[in-house]
Amino acid sequence: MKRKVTLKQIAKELDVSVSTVSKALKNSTEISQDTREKVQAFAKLYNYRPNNIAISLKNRQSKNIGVIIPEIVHHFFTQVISGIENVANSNGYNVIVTLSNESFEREVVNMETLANGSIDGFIMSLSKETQEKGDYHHLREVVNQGMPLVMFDRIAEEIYCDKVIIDDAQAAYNAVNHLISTGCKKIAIITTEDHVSVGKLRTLGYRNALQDARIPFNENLVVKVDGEAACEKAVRHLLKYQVVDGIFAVNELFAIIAMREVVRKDLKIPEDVSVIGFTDGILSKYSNPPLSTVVQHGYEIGMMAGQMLIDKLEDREPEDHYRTEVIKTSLELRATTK
Amino acid sequence: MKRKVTLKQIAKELDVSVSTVSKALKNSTEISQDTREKVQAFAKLYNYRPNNIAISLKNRQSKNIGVIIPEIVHHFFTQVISGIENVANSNGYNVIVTLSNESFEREVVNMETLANGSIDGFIMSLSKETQEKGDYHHLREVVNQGMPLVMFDRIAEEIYCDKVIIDDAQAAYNAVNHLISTGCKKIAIITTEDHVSVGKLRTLGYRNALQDARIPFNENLVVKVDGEAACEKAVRHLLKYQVVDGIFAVNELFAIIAMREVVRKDLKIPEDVSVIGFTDGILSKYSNPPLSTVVQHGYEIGMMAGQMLIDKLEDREPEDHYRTEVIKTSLELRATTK
DNA sequence: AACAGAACCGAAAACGTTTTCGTGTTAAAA
DNA sequence: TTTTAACACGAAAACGTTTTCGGTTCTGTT
Repeated sequence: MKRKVTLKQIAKELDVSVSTVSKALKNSTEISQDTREKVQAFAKLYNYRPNNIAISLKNRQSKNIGVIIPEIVHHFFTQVISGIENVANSNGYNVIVTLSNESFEREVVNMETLANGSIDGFIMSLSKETQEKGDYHHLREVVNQGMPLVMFDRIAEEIYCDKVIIDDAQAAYNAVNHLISTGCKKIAIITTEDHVSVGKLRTLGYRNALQDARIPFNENLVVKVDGEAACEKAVRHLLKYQVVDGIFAVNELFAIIAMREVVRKDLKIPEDVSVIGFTDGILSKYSNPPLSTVVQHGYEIGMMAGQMLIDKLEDREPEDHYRTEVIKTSLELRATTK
Repeated sequence: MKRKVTLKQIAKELDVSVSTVSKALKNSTEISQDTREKVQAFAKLYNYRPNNIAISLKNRQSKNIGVIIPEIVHHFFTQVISGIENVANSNGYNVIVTLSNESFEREVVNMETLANGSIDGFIMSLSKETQEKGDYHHLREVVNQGMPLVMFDRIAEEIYCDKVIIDDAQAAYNAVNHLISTGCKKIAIITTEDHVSVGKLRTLGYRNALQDARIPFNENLVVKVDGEAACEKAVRHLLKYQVVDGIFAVNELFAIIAMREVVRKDLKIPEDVSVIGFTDGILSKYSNPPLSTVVQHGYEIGMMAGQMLIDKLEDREPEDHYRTEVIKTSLELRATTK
């Protein structure tokens, strides 16, 4: 197990100074052609690679981007990561991913351990718990230290930083509107509790669409749940006591579960009930029938977030000026709508 | 944007030396109670956090683990990452994830950029392209440098390092055997091209199961495909010209696609055709009907890989001794089998 | 009063780079 | 032959830590 060769060792072997070696490897004209070749040949032979850590310390930058997400086992987040990875790598940055597992505590710890030199900037989406608590001191601390931060999807309005979001309300509006335009009159929404920012916004879009179509809002058609089991139960209850001809779900899992209950009641999709989900994941694509859905373009969100962060890091953007980019969603109509 | 406060600055402010500050913060008895309190109070006030990079340089270790996977948008890999994250974090390590995107080139580049101080050890699964080429020089280089490497799932036999795999052949054997025991006689397998190591092994298990049950092997029931479109086409062709009462697919996507074709031919699942997939992903769980599948326990694989690496890093394992751990698979029987 | 030992603190080296500045040598110009 | 400038290289500082070693000062013991 031979340790990695360093400048010092090369210098010693070739009987020159460390500075000379460093310069020679960078092809500095300060060094004679002769020595340059000698050094480079030697370096190549011994497979010299500069130590990133040392360079980081010297340059006071790590060329790393820290990403904190609530859960990785989510198609949307993995898409975002892919997008970030893409622009990061093509700009010479690495990506460090850590998970908060929807826990405030872990989110704080992860931020703190990363924020001490390991990374140059953050990209993150808040954990559920953080959104419930509304405690953003760790974010404030980071931005106060002058570390660029880009938030996406689950953001905190009151933090001054760059943000990438989707037009949640508008997207929901469009989805529900499509249901209406295909003849649905009794449209239910399956959403999360209000503390999740995106759930709230999507519910708003739902109401607006109804209102604009002069369809009376019916409290009984709004089901708020926070998990798979709860969702199943609630939908079953809904279908038992209400007549429904359209369902809009704020994520794809809720949509799939709802579909299951619908067919269980021997209702036909989309003839009797239309369904639209949110987030174009793998489930939507391969469900039976394939689910019509609002697609969030996670990859684009990731690219945008990555680009915004890098722009800040490379001083292409003034550091005291923050943007909020809205990535357009689209409707992918498949077989669960008429 | 106030820069982070350093030991030097604290020392200057309090008119003591850097060494004193360092020791005081570590509660060294070498320093008087008085000074300790003073320093610690000051540090707390100014929110001092040691610079990780500097510590890394000093200690010649980064407390980072590098993970390279082919694709993140895969339930199996995300599970593995979660497992790695878990043991890594509870041992004080961070995880740096990079993607090869199934490309040899990117795999090599990622390894090289990480291997220079940024991380203390690798956990990886080979890209398709790397397996096709059979070029493992980058792996050799890394292990020659004395950097611990743990491979999982898609491994290279000939590299000496720790490995975590599943009993691919055995798992396939069990799955096919279950089909046989429930009365299936004409069992097809949908698999990948042979260069993907796991595909090959699973095909082997399929053959063995048939053989042990004295069911003649039929070349026409083996379909090798390498993508979604190809899969769909091949299965359609299969169902058109062959009588099939059981399907074993080497991943869940192939299974789902096969199911789609089966119902399209108005065959009932599982009455007419039983189906078993591989990898217990989200698709299997929520498909209609829910797919019986071989579950790979990705989370456990990740934990095991992480633990093995950390054991090496903390010198709990001799560095010249390599293990290959086999994680048991299990059959999750849902609604696509009798 | 002299000395041992404890208590407290600082200087300096080290980790592996990059970069500025200075210095000695050589070749060209006067 | 002397002056100048180009050329080639090295010393040293810096990034922010940790740790060893040594040096004061003070306390307590003979």
